[in-house]
Order: sequence, then C-alpha cells, then structure tokens
Amino acid sequence: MTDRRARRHEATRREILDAAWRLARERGLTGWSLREVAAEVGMRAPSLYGYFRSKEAIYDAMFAEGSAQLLALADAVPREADPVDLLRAAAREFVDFCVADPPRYQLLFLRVVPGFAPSPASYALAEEVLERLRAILALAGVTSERAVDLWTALVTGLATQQVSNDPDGTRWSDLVDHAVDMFLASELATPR
Amino acid sequence: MTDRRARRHEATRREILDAAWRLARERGLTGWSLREVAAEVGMRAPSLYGYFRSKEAIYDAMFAEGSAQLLALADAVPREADPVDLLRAAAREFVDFCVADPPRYQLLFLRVVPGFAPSPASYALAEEVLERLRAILALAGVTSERAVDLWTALVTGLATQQVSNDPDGTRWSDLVDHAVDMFLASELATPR
DNA sequence: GAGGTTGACCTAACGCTGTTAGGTGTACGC
DNA sequence: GCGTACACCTAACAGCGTTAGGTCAACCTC
Repeated sequence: MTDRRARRHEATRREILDAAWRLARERGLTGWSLREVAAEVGMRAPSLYGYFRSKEAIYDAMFAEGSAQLLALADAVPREADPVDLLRAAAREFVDFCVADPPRYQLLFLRVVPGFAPSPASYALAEEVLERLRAILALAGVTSERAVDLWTALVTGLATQQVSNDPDGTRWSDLVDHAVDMFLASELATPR
Repeated sequence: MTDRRARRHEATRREILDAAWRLARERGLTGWSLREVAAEVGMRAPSLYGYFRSKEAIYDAMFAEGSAQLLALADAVPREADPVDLLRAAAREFVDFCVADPPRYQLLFLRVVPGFAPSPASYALAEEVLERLRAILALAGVTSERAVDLWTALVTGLATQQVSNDPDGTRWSDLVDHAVDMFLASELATPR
C-alpha cells in the first residue's frame, strides 16, 4: 500500500488546486492571492509551500491540468465521420472549451500571467495537444505546416474574440462552421 | 497664453507616460511598478498621483494612446488601390502594428491587466478604430456584420499567435496575404 | 506500549506593491 | 511684493509572495 501520508498529501494538493481554479473563475486568472487560496482550504498562506514551491508552481499545475483536459477532448474526437464534419466538430469543441472556462483559456493560450512560463513537463503536454491537432487535420487532408498555423490562428482568434468581447453571448462561436468551411475551401482547393 | 504651469504639467504627464511605455516594453505590460516609473522621471511614487489618479489611469491613458496610433494607421490606408491589395495591406499593417509593440497589442486587444477596463472615453477611440475597419472592408465589398467579425477573429488570431508563439520570427505574419485571400474568396463568392 | 523522527501546520517577519495623509518650499498670478 | 496654489516630499497603511523558525501530533521502530 502506498503511504497513507502520500495519499493524504496528494489529496490536499488537489484541494488547493481546486480552490485556485474556483477563485480564478470567480475573480479572474490573476485576481486571487495565496492567502485566499489558503483560507479556502482552511490554512494560512505559508502552509501552501509544503505543497507547491511557489505561486507560479500552482499556475504550472493548472496549466498541465488544462492541457490534459484539452488532450482528452482531442482524443474523444470521432474518427469515422466526414472530414468536413470532423473539423467542424473539432473547432466547435475547441471554442466551447475556451468559452466554458475563460481563465483556463487565458492560462493555456494567452501569455497573461506576468512572470509565468510553463515548465518543460507542462509544455510537453501542450505540444502533444498540437500533435493531436495535426493528426486530426491530416484526417481531413490538411497536412502543410502553414495550413496548421493558419488553423490555429483562426480558431484561437475566434475563441479570443468570443471570450474578450462577448463572454456571455455566441457572436463568434456562431461563426465557427462558416470559418471551417472557408478554411477547407481554401486549403483543399490548393492541396499541395 | 495658456498657463506655463498647465503646459509644464502636460509635459510631465507625457514624460510619465513615456516612462511607463518604456518599462512595459522592457519588462512586460504588467511588469513595472509606480516606484520604478517615478524613479525613471526623477520622482517618488506618491508624486505621480498629481498626474494620474491611479495606476489604472496610466493604463487607460496608454490604451487611449495606442488606440489613437492605430486610428492614425487606419486613416493612412490608401483608398484608391485594388480592393484585394487594400485589404492585404490593411491586414499586414495591423499585424505589423501588433508585432512591433507586443505590450501595446496586449493592452488593446487582450484583457491582460488584472483589474483594468478602458474608460468610456478611451473605449470610444477603440470603437472608432472598428468603425474605420468597417469602412475599409466596405471598400472591398465586405459589409455584413458576420464578415467583419470573422475578419477581426482572423487578423487578431494571426497577431496573437505571432506575438505569443514566435515573437522574433515571421511564422504567422507570413500567412497574412494567404489568409486575406482565403477570406475574400469566401466572402466575395457569397456576397450577400 | 515508549521513543525518536518526520511532516503538517503555525506565527512572525522581510521587502515589495498601490495608495493616502500631511507637510514644506517654491514659482506663479495679481 | 504678497498670498496662493501647486509640485514634490516623507511616513505610513494594508496587502502581496515568500522565508525562517517553532510547535505539536502522527507515524515507524524497538
């Protein structure tokens, strides 16, 4: 049996992370303090340092977690559909993923936290997400690196506009299918 | 003659604003303190409050200034060219504008500063930028609100990816012409 | 079961942040 | 030349992330 101690430790880590997510959603990605997180789990701020080496380490764990969630989403994309439907679904799921949790989106894709950059381990997860994206696009016949870059610009652009300028509406989400059609018309016409 | 005092006051405001921009470019949009700005202009932090009501007011003045610069850029777009060339030039200038000064871009288009939202006066400037954009797109025959939204998503997406993921290269800037062609092929084919 | 160790948590404190209060001297308008 | 208004200062506040050092209970070993 793995140490009861170790399990308890992991559970407390989880509790801290959950509290951080909760506060980030309530007050904005950078709108919370360690003292608040500590209060949320019934501790004082310095005690958190037994679980995370710094506030940045908490952001890093959140980054890894968000990436893992997106990775799971990418793996759940159905493989047997029509390529157009496939990409439409993928784009829509991505934008919904972003809109559903704006702080998570900002942490993963915008460089919003002042000193923060993901650790190599966490960044590797983000790279793997990109790898899955490449695979999905390849299923639809889109393989060039330029096309992948254009895709990321397009879908993150839609997500950014939606989150920043119409957080409670669907003004840009509604454009996703149209944008995918535009993209595919252009990329599949000149397959190179 | 307008008060020498008033002129001197305005000059000091400028000096403070320039120092804030300089520090933002050096250390990131939110990576500077009032004490640093004050030191830069030979004062102590509390003295800045004679010129700006808060740090947020400095951000607001920066927001207004950035918007004015973008407005000037929009007004400089040549009106007599071929519509495709026009939009290509406009998109390229926009992305270059963003890449040239990432903190300015983040201030104007990402919601990066924790508590900050532009004042109504500053926001009006940003709205005017959008108005100019609509006019430019109309020159090329693009008039629907959905098409304008798709345009903003596309060009801000390119800019975001460029600034966030390849700040010193041209990986996404190089896609601007291609993206504009893709956009126009789609929007002009179905003109309604 | 007693003893020693380890780890969970605490208080106190550091240097930093934006901001306010209150004081001093000087440059200006009359 | 005088009185005022302004430019700037120091001191201080509460809050921030973080470190140092201490206390107490839970666990492992005998």
